[in-house]
Amino acid sequence: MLLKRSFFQKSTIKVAQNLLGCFLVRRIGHRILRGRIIETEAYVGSNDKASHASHGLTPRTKIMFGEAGYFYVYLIYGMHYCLNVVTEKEDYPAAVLIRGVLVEGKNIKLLNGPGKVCKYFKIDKSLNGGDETVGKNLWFESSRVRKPFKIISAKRIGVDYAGKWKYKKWRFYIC
DNA sequence: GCCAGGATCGTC
DNA sequence: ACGATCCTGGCA
Repeated sequence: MLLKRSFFQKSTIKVAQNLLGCFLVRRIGHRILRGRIIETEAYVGSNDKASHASHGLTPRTKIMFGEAGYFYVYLIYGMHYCLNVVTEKEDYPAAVLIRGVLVEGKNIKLLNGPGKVCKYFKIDKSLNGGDETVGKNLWFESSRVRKPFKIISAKRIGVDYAGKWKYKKWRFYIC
């Protein structure tokens, strides 16, 4: 089932954990891509030095300050896109980064890393600011099964510049 | 306008 | 361990 806006209007840590096991679904014309989310990261508030929102409200980050359930897509290192979904209440900048997806099927594909996820699902800036709850081009679906897995917490990747915030164990993954 | 640096990845 | 490659934010 398509995830509703209320799914994202919660603490970012919880949303990051709850997204594990859910499906990321992409439609390109009549073609459907689907994979199970296995790794996420939480970016929480403008005090979080690891978050783009730590620079305050800028043209780039204004989506993070908006309503939950919207996509935040940005280009990093001039070559890779990263997919996030906005969380919590309006005016509180927070989002969950989709770091890892497992594509099940004839030959299983492991997309370990946000850049690989976006490459496989053909996600670029044209999807930035899109509404997840519309469920048209890109959306999430609940897993329908109960959580048979254990959630592991770990330090976030690539944020060693973030002072004490680099130690926050806001990366979550399942095996 | 200019410039440093980045929520990464593949290759060396 | 390093380079690719371009957008962003900060400063002038």
